[in-house]
Amino acid sequence: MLTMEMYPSLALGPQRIGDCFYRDREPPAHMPLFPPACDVAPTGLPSRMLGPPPVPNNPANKTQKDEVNMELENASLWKQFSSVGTEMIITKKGRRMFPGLKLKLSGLNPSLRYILLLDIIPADNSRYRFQGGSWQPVGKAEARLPDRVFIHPDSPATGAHWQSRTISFHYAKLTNNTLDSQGHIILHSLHRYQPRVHVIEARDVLRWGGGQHSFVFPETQFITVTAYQNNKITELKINSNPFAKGFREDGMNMLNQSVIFPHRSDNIAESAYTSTFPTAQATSTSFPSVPLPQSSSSFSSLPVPDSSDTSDPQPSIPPINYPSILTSSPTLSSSTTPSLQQTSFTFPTPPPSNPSPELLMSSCSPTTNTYHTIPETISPHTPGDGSFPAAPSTCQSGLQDHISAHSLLPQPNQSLQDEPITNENNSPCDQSSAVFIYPNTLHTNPDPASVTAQPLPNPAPPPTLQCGLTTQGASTSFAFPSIPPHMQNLSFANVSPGPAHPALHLPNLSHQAQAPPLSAAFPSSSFTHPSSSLPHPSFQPSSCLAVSSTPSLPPTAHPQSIPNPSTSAPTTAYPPVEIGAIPQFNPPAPYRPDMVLHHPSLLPQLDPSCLPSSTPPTALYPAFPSYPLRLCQDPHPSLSIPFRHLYRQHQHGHAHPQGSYLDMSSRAVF
DNA sequence: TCAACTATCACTTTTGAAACGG
DNA sequence: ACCGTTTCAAAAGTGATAGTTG
Repeated sequence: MLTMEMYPSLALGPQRIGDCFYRDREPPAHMPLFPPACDVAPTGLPSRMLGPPPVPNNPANKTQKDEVNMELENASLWKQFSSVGTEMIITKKGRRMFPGLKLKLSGLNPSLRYILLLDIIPADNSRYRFQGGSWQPVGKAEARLPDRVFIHPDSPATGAHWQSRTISFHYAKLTNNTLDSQGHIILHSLHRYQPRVHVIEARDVLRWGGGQHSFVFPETQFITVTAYQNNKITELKINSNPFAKGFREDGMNMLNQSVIFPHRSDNIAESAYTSTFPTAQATSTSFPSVPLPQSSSSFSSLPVPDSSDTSDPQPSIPPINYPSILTSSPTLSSSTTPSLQQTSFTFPTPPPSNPSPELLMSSCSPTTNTYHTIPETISPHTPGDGSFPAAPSTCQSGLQDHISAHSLLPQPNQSLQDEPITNENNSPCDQSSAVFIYPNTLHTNPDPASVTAQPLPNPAPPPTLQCGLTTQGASTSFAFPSIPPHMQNLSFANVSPGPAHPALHLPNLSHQAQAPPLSAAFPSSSFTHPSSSLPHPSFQPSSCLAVSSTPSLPPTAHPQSIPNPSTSAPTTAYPPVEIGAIPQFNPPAPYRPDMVLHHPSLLPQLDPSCLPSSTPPTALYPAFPSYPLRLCQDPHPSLSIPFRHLYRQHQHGHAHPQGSYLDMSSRAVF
């Protein structure tokens, strides 16, 4: 079966159907939707963090790590919902998100593999109730539930793979069932959440690290409900979601179209509110992840959000009056800029003596390890350059076929069903977020033009690979019960937790490097962050710097790297922000991370002197607390990590068809 | 009593296998 | 036998609604 998934180069690029959604519509101006949830944010987040990046004198010094961008492709749809107050249904059996997260990535090394993760963290510490037409905080949030991370089913895939298509997380499901065994993301009802997307360089499944880029799109915040509270949201969902066509008054036509959507001629939600919202500028803004010269193509050619757009964010639809939790939160004028989370999530690297060269690939961590790209068989799933060695021939098992078959399956992210089809207007979906004012940051955020359009400084030295762990000594053993089948030839690095990570329970997996990668399929599952009564690690502003964890790459480290056309595309892309960069002004319910892949306290301190003097802003998105990405689970502690997936494979036989989850809890999933 | 939750319904889209023809 | 297209039924997703729960 020849598919574009296998050969992304056959894709139509930016003109693919999925890429065309809503490009003919401008995002509406926005009124504050959610309560500014963090008053202390401005103070908690170092202002230098948002400072404009220094303009490199020598463009040649720019490395790819400086260009990782993520664009919320259906940002305008999200903004429509956000302008009303996005509600997400959660059910016991799990409910998909609508709108879904449709993303475009650029700036990745085409030859390196990356894992994409989705997690959803509490946006604040309040429970909400819909009263008087608006959401009001009515009390303290429930204890935090086990955090699960949804692994994009394509993971790991090459940068070329991710960049060649729209990345959709529509398979992720939300549930309020705390005993969920399906690997869905467990959330509390009537709480406000913020999705995050993490791009993790993965040399192999057990050897993550080398770089992590986390992206937060504030407009994707939502309040979980078991039944819609706001009629406007219901209306929007019905008009936007193809599955809800049956509830439209006249089939494919919009409900109350003549009133609310006078210009609509189809069922595209994206255009639903165009008549009610001011039209945004057609141009979009790109926000590179890390230091990029202002003169770079991805930047200079991109218009800075017009301040006028932010001056009149009043939507036609009366905004919901959210309590002003974040009255002093910084204003983000160009709000689709994701809160940048970091890039400093690293893992221990294998010792130089790692005898498994076939597992190695181009590395970007010159200071800690060197990976070599070797010729290999190109996996159908990781098309492109063949930088990723296929499982050695010595690794023959009955599961091999399973893996291959899986790799040949059409990738789920090709499904676009969760988003309405674009209307007859074929103009590109407006990716611009320039006019979007994120509610939570509306008031005091610095000028987006100076904030988001400026690359963040990267004064941090090449990070050493480390396993970020909490200092609480929580259990840190973890497994990957739900690794997609094509991830099986990945192995853990020889983890050698140091004294700083006493709880790390990773066995020395160097033998994996010596032995062929296991090819057994990983049953999809989820990693769950176990709920805990222990307090959440306090946020440490010092670690909230936009420091890229992506190791510096020597120019030769990416022999196959190619220019990424998307970097110059006028789209709304955002630089990654450091995980934990968001101040924890409103401490969330306590939890006990079993393993913290990234922890602020472990991040290199940012030397203020390295920051540009012109650094203006104080914070981008202070609206939610810092939640490090935590990966951990050990459903079968008796098995060494490399074999647990075999155990699970034997039990279940098939990977979860809708993606994989990292379940940090002790519960077995799938 | 009421807010929140759950199961069920009708309707829709999606998906994949089977049928068909070249 | 192979390949591509079409057809169709099952699976899955959707909001609405009535009933249940605490």
